[in-house]
Amino acid sequence: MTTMTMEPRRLGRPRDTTRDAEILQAAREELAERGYERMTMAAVAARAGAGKATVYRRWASKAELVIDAVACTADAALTLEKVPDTGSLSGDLRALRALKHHDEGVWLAMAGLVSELPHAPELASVVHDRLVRPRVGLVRGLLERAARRGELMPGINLDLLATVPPAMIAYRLLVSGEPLDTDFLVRLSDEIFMPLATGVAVPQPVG
Amino acid sequence: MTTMTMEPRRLGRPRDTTRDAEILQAAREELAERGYERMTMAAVAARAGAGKATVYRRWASKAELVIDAVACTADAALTLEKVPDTGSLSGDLRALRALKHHDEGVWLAMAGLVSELPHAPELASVVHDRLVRPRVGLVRGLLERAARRGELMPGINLDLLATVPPAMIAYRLLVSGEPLDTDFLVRLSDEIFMPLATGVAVPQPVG
DNA sequence: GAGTTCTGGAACCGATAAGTTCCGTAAACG
DNA sequence: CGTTTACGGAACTTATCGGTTCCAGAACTC
Repeated sequence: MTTMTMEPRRLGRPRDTTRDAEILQAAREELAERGYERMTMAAVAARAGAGKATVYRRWASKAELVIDAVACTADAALTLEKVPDTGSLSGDLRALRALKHHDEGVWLAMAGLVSELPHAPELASVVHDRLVRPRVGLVRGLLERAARRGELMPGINLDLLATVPPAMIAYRLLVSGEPLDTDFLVRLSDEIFMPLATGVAVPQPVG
Repeated sequence: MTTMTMEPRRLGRPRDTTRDAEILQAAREELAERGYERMTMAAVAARAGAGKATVYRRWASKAELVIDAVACTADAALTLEKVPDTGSLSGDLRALRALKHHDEGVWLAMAGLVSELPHAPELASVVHDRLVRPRVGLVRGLLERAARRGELMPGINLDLLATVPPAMIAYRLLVSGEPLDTDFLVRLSDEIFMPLATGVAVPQPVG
């Protein structure tokens, strides 16, 4: 961090700091709708009801704006604390699903960034730290809860297992293009994740 | 298909049909290296040792060239027949891994297209039919082999299960950016896919 | 009020790339 | 041969977009 110098009360009209968040939000929306390359600074400014000059006074380039827009997504992020401890892994997953609808937009923004990641290391780093890792970490946190309860199959590797739900969700949204409906999320839990974590095959529903 | 009229032997120098495949191959390579938006027609032509006019005489636009380039990837695709029936699912997966190194480029091309899919339905359809479905279908074919041998847990849903390996591979290459090394592929088989398919937890390696 | 900085909006600049045209040459026809 | 079409290569047109600059007005300090 920089040294905490109190700003010496600049001259002239003060910058309207409320615009920052509105511009970042507009950037995220344009990003999710159009992707990095198709998103234009003019469209971001227009969506925020701002002029391009106002945007460029805050961020030096499109790349920096996008990096910041991604970096500031954290406020809306799910954290482990927000998922109640229901006493069982399957219960926790059900609780997580109930909160999950806040999350789809993040993966849509991901879709617009995937093609960019190999060519923009700094962006890749931010995406990884703020979008990917928190989601894998959340799953891992639930697994560790379950481990403390003794629900997990002994000797299982949590790192690989924790990537399974994010991978399945990303695949569905980015590659196969299908919606993230409840049916899919339930089956992801019941048929894939729970059996892997506990080593116990869940009885299949009778047709 | 169009009516099979024999071409009435056009006047002038005949078109060099060997250039078609070379241009498509150049397009695939540029696509994998740069992604859809960064790929330029000039670069494709140069890589194929051709002029832009030669490219545009064959394809009316960049979009059509890319669609065709993806559609013609099938020749190099793995098919179920190429994976020997080793008598067990885990053996088949080992055999598949031995062939797999032909396949990474396809997912890299995917990475360059992901951001484009929501805005180009025709491209999305071709990508789905030629890249995604064959790979899911291959896994599904191996599962059906295993089912005939009685290796599978009864009542399991093959459709969802068959998407797990493609999803994990896509996630690793597109999202997390890690390499598709042997260690990962082995653990994907042993710790994720086999337990899910057979319902039998594989003993973990002793540390 | 004078001076300064911010605001949205619009005009502007420069680069990049899709797509077209033209060149000189090569390869087919009659 | 002459005509026609394809070839690689380069010049060209056109449109878009990142980024800058200017404007008239607003909001602040002194």
